[in-house]
Amino acid sequence: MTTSAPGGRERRPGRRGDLLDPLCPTRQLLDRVGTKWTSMTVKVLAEAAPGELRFAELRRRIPGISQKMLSVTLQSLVRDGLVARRVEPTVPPAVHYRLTALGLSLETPLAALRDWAETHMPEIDRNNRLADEPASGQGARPTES
Amino acid sequence: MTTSAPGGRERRPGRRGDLLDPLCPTRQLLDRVGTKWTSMTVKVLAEAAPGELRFAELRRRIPGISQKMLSVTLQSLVRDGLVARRVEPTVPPAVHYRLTALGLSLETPLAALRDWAETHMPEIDRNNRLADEPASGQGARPTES
DNA sequence: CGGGATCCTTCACGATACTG
DNA sequence: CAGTATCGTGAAGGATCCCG
Repeated sequence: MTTSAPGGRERRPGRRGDLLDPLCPTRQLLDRVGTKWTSMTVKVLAEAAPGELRFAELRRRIPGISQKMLSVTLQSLVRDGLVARRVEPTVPPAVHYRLTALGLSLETPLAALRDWAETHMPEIDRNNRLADEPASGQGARPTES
Repeated sequence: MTTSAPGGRERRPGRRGDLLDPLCPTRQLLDRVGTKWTSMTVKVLAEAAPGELRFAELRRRIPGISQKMLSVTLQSLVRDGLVARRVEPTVPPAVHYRLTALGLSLETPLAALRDWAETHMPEIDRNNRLADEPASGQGARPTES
């Protein structure tokens, strides 16, 4: 690591580029949640809660994730206090991860967003396809209000 | 534009790189919502709903956004059918934006996420500061469960 | 007024290789 | 097993200029 933490953007308020992105907590949260693997990781850990999952087990449950991104994502979550890391000092070390209470509380609004996504993303896909092919006649509008 | 739409990632399912990111609607949604200005734009439009806002008015209400990013963000939202665009063909053209019913329905889970952020981000910030300064004695742990 | 077209920088993410 | 280190790429996003 050169200057910043590996898993996040500017974690230091007061360094540089601070006035532009003031203090809006929503943006800070979306910077983490919007990260490609964060929400998936939280979801998988939430499904296993209150149990723990080991690194390899997490990898298996998150299809497509690389070991680097899993590592980076988990470090971010641990830094944020959303995930607790427990190392068993055995000969091949066994590391266990679980959601903290804070992490579990995030699962609720995240699940709401997931629910919305599964309900309405097909409609969004339809709208995008309509926008891509204006070749048809007319009168085919995306679902407006 | 070379190949893809300006405001979005791969909008075409079935092109390439499809097997890795299968069909998970949550990721698709977070790819949009996680985009820097999308959630803020939706929020501002939701506050004005069912009224409309013009381009310059939106810029004023979203501090720090560039006109390019506002343009790109709005185009994405319009493509998705979350925002409706109405052009008044006057001499200096007046363009009005408003949330569609779909966009308004997204506001609900988004507000839940905002609420969580405002409640818990201070704690996350605290946890990050604790992780940055291990210089203190001991016993100061982030708020675990 | 409401953008579009370009240029440029930064960063998220993937692939690969190495370690304790 | 559970990472860390390094390299390279594509895409987000800011700044600037121009246009109808």
